[in-house]
Amino acid sequence: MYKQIINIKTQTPKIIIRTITTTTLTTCITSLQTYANQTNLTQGQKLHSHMIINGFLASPLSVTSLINMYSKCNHIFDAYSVFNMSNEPNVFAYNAIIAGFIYNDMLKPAIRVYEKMRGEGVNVDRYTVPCVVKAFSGAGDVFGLKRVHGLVFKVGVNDDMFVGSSFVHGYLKFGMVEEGYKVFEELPERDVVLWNAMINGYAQIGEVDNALECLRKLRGDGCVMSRFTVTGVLSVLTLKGDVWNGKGVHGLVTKMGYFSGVAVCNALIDMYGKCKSFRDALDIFEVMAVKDIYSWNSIIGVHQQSGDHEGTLKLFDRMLRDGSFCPDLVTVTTVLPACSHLAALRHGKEIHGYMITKGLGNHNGEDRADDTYINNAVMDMYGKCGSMKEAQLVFDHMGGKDSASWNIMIMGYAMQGFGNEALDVFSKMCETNMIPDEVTFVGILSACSHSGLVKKGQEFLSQMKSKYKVIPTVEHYTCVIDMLGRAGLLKEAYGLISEMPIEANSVMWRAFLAACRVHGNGKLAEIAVRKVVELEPEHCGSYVLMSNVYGATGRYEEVFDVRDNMRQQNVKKTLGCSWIEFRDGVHVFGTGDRAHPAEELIYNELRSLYMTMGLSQTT
DNA sequence: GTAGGGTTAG
Repeated sequence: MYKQIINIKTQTPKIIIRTITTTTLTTCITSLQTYANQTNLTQGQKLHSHMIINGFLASPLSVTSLINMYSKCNHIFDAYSVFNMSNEPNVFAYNAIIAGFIYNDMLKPAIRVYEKMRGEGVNVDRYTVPCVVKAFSGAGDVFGLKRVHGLVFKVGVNDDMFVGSSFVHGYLKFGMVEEGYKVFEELPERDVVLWNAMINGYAQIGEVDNALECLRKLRGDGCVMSRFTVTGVLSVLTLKGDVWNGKGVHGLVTKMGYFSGVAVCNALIDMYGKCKSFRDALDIFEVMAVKDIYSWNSIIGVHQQSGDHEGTLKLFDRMLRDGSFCPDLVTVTTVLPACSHLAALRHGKEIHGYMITKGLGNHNGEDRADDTYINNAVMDMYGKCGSMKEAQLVFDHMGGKDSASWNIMIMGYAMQGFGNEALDVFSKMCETNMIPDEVTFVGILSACSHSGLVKKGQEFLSQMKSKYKVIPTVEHYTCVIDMLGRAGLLKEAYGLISEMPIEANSVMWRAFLAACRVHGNGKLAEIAVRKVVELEPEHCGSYVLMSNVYGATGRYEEVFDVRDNMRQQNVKKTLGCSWIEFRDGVHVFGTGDRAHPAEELIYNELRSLYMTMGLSQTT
């Protein structure tokens, strides 16, 4: 039928006017609905030009259909210009453009149009409400949501299932369980969508038991589960770490044929990943027929969670090379910590470069929490990779700094040994009225520790509570113990451990022990090492330390005792490991490891270094 | 002609 219409274009205008009838108009509209998907834009545009030529645009029906067609083809600006050109748009046109903006992830414009609609006195109906609710809840505007809810009773659409489920979803998203439940209770029936809104809503705010209770009731009601139910249930099981029932759902998914749903598979990948069943997650990813950006992001997340940072970077490269999916904010946030862990500066820089070209993390002027978060991750990466200059550049240029941004800079400078720079950042942080928190002081105290600023460090520790209202934790004391120990003030450090109001942990004793060994205090070292073993008997390093301490003071009998003890308790020494980023990738070396292809060259170089340093070779 | 419920990072 539409072929006939398109052929009209080649005929003369006179014939067209005679040919166009109401039937043709209806056909145009029907065809527009067919073309309202992302692949048929050209056909839709052809119809649009016909409608212009033949004066169809006066029809409110065509306006709505065109808006819908352009929206679903992701040409929202064309949809909006059709809307703007129409004369006094009716409720259909308003609903279509609001829905269009939401379809294209533009929530704020959707809200603006809705407000215009109210201002113009166009009546809101049961189609308008679910869209607007979605926009308000998506934009985090709880007051907007409540205003619409008031309106719903006035308009008399409070019994509508679409309206009701959108509010259930909206309220639960804000953690307003009572309000959500009230809407749920007052609805005339309970369909699968409503149940899903309850299950997913509870899942999102972590109310696992309520979500599972809804699942039971849904089945008790004789409702048939849908794909949406499956993803909701999977996210609950993921939260519970319940891989056993997760496997059950996996079986059900296969049986019901839901496996063809991308989101269902993505949720399965996520569930297996978070439950540490990495093999199962990888298997699903490989056999999935259709993948989307979630699938990639999820599988990258699986590698990141399994601690396989190299694998994470390799997958990111695969994603870039493959070209089917553009890494987005989530991808970058997942991959950057892998660079930080590996101190893989080159990869980190590449990702940062990619972000700049794609405008990720930079929505000029719009204060987005996501932008702050991602820029913090970039700064952290540069800091951990030792490039404070770059970290500082990102910091200077980013808008919307939060306390984490300041803390990352302080910690970055501290770790690289730039104590005074760290303290400068701290002063500026206080000048901008940003309130320092626990993390800030961990940074400040490590800065003092790494740069030997003993007096300053002691001052900060005493001012923390009185001046900044932050109560020192074991981490803060550990920094100070470390600081005193490095400066050789062993007695002061020991005194602080005895006097402080909290119990010392193994990390603290370990830091103290290291200082005792460096400064050659065997007596205090013995006290420390006993504490370390007492607090962490399962940690292999404790025994190694103990035998080293006894060895250093010449007490070889004790050394044998410790080694014997280790054998009896079946404690094995885990291998030390280091890595370096060089040209084509990250190279990992274990203790005594001879697996590297350039092993001979490396060990020759090592031997000559030992010679230069006047040391005998020990490895 | 217009509408509700889903999965990924921290």
